[in-house]
Formats: sequence, C-alpha cells, structure tokens
Amino acid sequence: MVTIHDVAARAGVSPATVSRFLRGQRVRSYEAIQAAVDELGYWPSAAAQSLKSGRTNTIGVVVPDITNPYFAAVVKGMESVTRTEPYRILLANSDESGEQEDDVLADLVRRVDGIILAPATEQDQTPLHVRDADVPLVFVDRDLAGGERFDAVLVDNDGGGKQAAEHLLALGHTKVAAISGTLDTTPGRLRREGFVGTLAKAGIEVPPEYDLVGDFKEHSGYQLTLSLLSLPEPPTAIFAANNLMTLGVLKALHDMRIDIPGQISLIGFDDLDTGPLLRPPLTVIDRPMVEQGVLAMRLLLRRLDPDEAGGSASRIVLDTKLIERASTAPPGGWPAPSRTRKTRSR
Amino acid sequence: MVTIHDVAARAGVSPATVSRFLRGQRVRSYEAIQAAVDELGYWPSAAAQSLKSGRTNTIGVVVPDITNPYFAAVVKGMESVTRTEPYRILLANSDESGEQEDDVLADLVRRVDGIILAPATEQDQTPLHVRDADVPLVFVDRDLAGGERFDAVLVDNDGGGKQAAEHLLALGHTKVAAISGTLDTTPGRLRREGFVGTLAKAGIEVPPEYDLVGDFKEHSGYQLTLSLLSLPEPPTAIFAANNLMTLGVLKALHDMRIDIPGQISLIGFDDLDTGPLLRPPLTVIDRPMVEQGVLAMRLLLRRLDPDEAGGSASRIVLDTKLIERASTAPPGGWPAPSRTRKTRSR
DNA sequence: ATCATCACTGACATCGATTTCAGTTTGGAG
DNA sequence: CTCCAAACTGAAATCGATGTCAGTGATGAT
Repeated sequence: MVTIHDVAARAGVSPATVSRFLRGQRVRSYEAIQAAVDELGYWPSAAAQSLKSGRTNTIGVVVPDITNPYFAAVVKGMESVTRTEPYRILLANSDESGEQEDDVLADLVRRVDGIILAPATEQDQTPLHVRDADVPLVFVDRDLAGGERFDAVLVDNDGGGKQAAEHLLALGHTKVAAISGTLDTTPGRLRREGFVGTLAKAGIEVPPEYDLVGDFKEHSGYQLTLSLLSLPEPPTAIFAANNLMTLGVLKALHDMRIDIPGQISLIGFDDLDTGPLLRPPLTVIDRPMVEQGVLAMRLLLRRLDPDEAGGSASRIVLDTKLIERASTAPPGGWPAPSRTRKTRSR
Repeated sequence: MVTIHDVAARAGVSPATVSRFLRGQRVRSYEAIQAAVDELGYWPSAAAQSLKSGRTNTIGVVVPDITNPYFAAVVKGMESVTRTEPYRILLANSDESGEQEDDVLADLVRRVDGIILAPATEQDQTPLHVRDADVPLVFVDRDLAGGERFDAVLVDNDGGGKQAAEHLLALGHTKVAAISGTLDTTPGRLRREGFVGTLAKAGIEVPPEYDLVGDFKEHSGYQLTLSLLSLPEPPTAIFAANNLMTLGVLKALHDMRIDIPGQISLIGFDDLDTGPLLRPPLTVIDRPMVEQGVLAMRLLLRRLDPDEAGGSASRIVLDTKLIERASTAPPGGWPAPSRTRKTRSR
C-alpha cells in the first residue's frame, strides 16, 4: 500500500505538506506532489482518516427486507442523495427480527456516522441505545415507542387504513376482513386501527375471525386468506396491509378460483410496479416511496452537518392516496350505492 | 468515546492486557476487565482496528439498480452469507452508468476488503484497476472483457436465449422480435446472440426492424414495443431480455389493447414474484437469483480467507430454465405443431 | 542593508488498538 | 528455601493521516 510518506519522499517534502496539498491548501511544490501522487497512484487510507477525524463517511441503513419493492425504492432514494456526497451506505437486513436488528445495530454504531432504521418492532428499546453511542438515528416507515425525540419520515398509516375502509364502505361492503401486519410495528398497528376504526364508526364491526394478523410476508397473506375462505361465511372484501401480503392474498384467491372482484374485493397497501398489470389490476393505498428515502437521508445528513445539527426532532408524515383499479367492486355484483365509479389504470 | 485506555485504567491494568483479554487470550485479572468493559459500555473502535489490521470487514457491492427485483434478490443472498460472518455490505448503485461505476469503485477500494460487481458495461476497464489496489473482485450476473482471471457467478445467457427461441419456434412463430438489453453487457449481448442465433439456425431471420436494443429499463421496453406495433407488419412474438423491459412490453401491449397471446406472444427473461399473477401469467426464462448472491459472496469470502485465498479464478455458470405460463401460444390462433402444451402456474 | 511581515515548512504528537520485547510474577521441582 | 521454566504483564512502537507549533525562507518597506 502506498502511503502519504511514500508520496512525500518521492516529492521531496514532508508528509505534512502532502497532507496540506491534498486538503487544498497552498503549497510551494504542488507540481512535484501532484506528480508523485499520480505516479504512485496514491489514495489516502480511509481507516487512518476515520481514526483521526472520528468520521467514517458511512451511513448505516437497516431495513426488514430489501427484496420488498417498497424498501428497495426507499434505499434507492437514499442512495440518490448520498451519490453527490462523500457518504456511502452500509446496508443490513433485519429480516423482521428484533434480535437480528439488535446484533446489526451493535455492530453498526462502531462503523457509521449515522443510522436510518425501519425498526422490526415498536417495542424494542435497543435502537435507543444507539443514541448513547452518539450516533444520530432517523426512523423511516416505522416508528419506535418512545422514539419521538428522533427524526422520522413516516406516512399517515391511520389515514391510509381509513381511506381503504371508506372505499369499501362506499362500495357497499359490510362483510370485510383485514389482514394486518405485525401489530407491534407502527404500520401494522395503525393501518389496522384506521381501517377497523373507520368501519366501526360506520356501524360495521370486524369480527375476530375476519380480523387477522400476518407478518408482512407473502406467505402469511396466502395462509390467512385460505383460512378466511374456509369460514362458513367468507368476507366479500379483504384489506391487506402491505404489498407482499396482498400478493399472497391474490395468489390464494387465484388458487381457490375466487373471482375478483366478483366474489371478493381486494384492496392492498403500497402499490407495485406490476400493480396495473395484475389480474385484476389492484386497487391500492399508495404512498411516496423513493421520496421517503430521500427525505430520511436528508434529515440524517443535516444532523451530521456541524453547522446545522442540533434542533428538535423533525417528524415528517406523508399522505397516502387511494388508487382505484379493478380489484374492488360492490359486493356480490350488487350495484354501488350512490356513487359513480371510474376504474383507473395507469 | 470510551477507549481501551479507559477500560485499562478502571480495571487497573495496561491497555495491552485489555486488548489481550478481548482477543481471547488468558489474562489474570479478567474479572476486573470484564466488569470495566460492561460498566463503561466499551466497544473497540472499528477505525482503529482497521488501521492496525488493514482489514475493514466490509464488502463493497455495486449493482446497476437495487430496485430491480433480480438484484434485490442477489443482494439478499449476499446478505444471508455475511450475516454469520463479521462482514458488512457497502451498497452502491451504478444506475447502469459506467462513469458512476468508476466513481464508486474508486471510493470503494479504499474502504472495503473485497468487491462484488455487476459491471455496467463489458468494455469498461476500470474495474480491472481494482486489482491494482489488491482488492479481490468477483463478478456477478455480468462479466467484463478481459475479466477471465476474476471469480464470477454468471448464468448461461446464451442458453437462455436459445431456450426462448426454441419455445417460440416450437409454437410455430416465424415473425419474432427481440428486445435486447444494452449490447455491451454480457447478458445484453449473449441473450440476443442465443436467441437470434437459434432462430437463424432454424432458417428464421430476425430483420433489423424486429431486432431492437433497449437499456434494461422498463421505459425502453415500452417504447420499443410501440415502435414494433407501428410497423406495417408487427411480429407475432416478442422476446424481452430482462424483467423490467418485459413489464414495459406488457404495459405497452395492454395500452394498445393487444391480446396476449392471441395477437402477440410474450416471453421474458427473469421471473418476477408477480409473474404468475399478471395478465396473462408470463412465460419466462428463469434462473437462480438469491443463490447467485450466495455463491458470489462465498467466492469472495474464500479469497479473503488467508488460508484459502490464492488459486485460479472460479467461473460459475448456472443454468436457466423455461417456465411456461400463458403469455405464449401459437401465432394467430393456429394450433401448435406437433407438441402438447401444458400451461403451468405456480 | 536591515528588519518586520507573511507564507510556507517539517518535526512531533495524536487518534485507538495491537503487537513486540523485555521484563516480572507465579508455581513447582529440587 | 532456592531456582527455573512457564505464564503473564506493561512500555513503547506501529498502522497512516492530520493538526500544532516552532520555526525557515521569502517579500517588501525603510
């Protein structure tokens, strides 16, 4: 490895002068130094720089599942911000597991300047210890109980659940099932509350056998749908609380040859690239994805900027939006009460 | 920040002894040291360790687009391997651009112990300079001209193109279009060659207006399909060389109200989670995804293991597999010649 | 020619952990 | 009780870059 000493020796100056030159200060023998740098192909050691400066120029990003298109988009948004900065992203999967998250965080705090986290559960307090290590922490997608003093980029999950419920109500559904995500995550809990609560206000109770809880993974959407179909009286509409579970529901309905939306309407949370191309095109609650990553990374970089750091926590909450496609319709072929419906496809 | 000196002071020993204890050597006052470590919440500084050891315990991963489900799956595979190792993944997007890739690589070589790369182009020689920095390099998905001396995990792209062609031939198609990926990437070039070459051997030429080249992104699949449809004589089948372009084709065909496979058959390369759920379920050339990431990471870690390093380059080539679904059928409703077809759906 | 000023330079200490080397302590044998 | 080998310990050097500080050299004014 070629060090700053080698460059200094070849240029006939001291390492201090080479260092000054590299940091843009004026130096008498800059030509000789530049030549030495080029000829030796010198690049400063990141480890040595980190040790001296206390900064790693690295951001830790922990998501539950990078193959979930939502998180992939969020990470891409983050990446687009760091591209023009000296920062890089250290990526880790928690696999929706609190323990794995803990392990990974313990390791990350030693290596990064800041962390963006989508916590596996709301209850886990480990992430708060990250603060002890003086590593700024930003939440994205999911919040933490007691995490109010941290920056966060969230969406209005409750409002999204409400939009889904109102859509089904407007179509005239009364036998409505919810497949929620893990209830100790922010989106799992709030989407359900928004959905079930709105139905309750309209006088429609979701009975326990319709009020199911999955784990945000495709398989649970599939399984829970099968259990719904085995009920003596299956629902006429299903709300699935994230993209992967929605796919699971869709697969199960296909496998059981259920007509959508003829027999059962399906509304999901989070749009998919393939959303408009599915059988049938999915009605979903959509939200900004790439933008969430961009915002989260900007918040974090602001904390890392010595001029701008400090200040109270920024808690950004983005709005969700209903995208009506063809997977929802009035129940049992009955006409929708008092409302014109346009089926949209992108 | 609490250092090894603080621990040493509290335990009444020298830093050297603390260091030895932490590395598992026998030490007289291990109880006092352990207590001091716990009470102070000491974790060794990664930067200092890297400086001393010359290792960062970090692997750089550069892919063209993390939102492509294929690459997301590959990265997940890599992650599953590093989980049980002390290594972490530094992720970067090249966005299919050689220049961005160069920038990122120049930065990465200073920070990582090894790099896994899916090169943006086959021609770019920059990655070879990575070798100069003594950083082991493994290719995944895509190869580099002159990169034969590096480890690589690839698939039989040529064979995959051939499978696609044979499938369409068996169905009786003669007016067949190909939407290839960038031709200066391995998969772009080889999939086209396998496809066009196989058709040629069967006596079917793909005329220039059917022989189109996209950029692996959805939009190009969309645009090129529109251009195919505007021809006086559109093809009866389209082969799209990756998942995203296939979606673009599908959207274009939907938007133009083309019946699939009635008017045009579509076969893609790379399966999607939603593949079986699309309108119609897609016939594709499939290949291992997560497994490719696993294999690539294993190869790299082997190079990094001082006991096992060395040795000549491992070049792993995996097989592709045809998955027949409903997006392909004989042209113009004609019956397939001499072959029974089963439509599979997962 | 002399001196004050400014621009630049190099020796050295530093960041935190590890390793070497020259001790010191311990335990057991005699 | 003495001595020796084995086990353990701490001071100091090291990894590579950078910041401090006490200069050295150049420049301009008188």
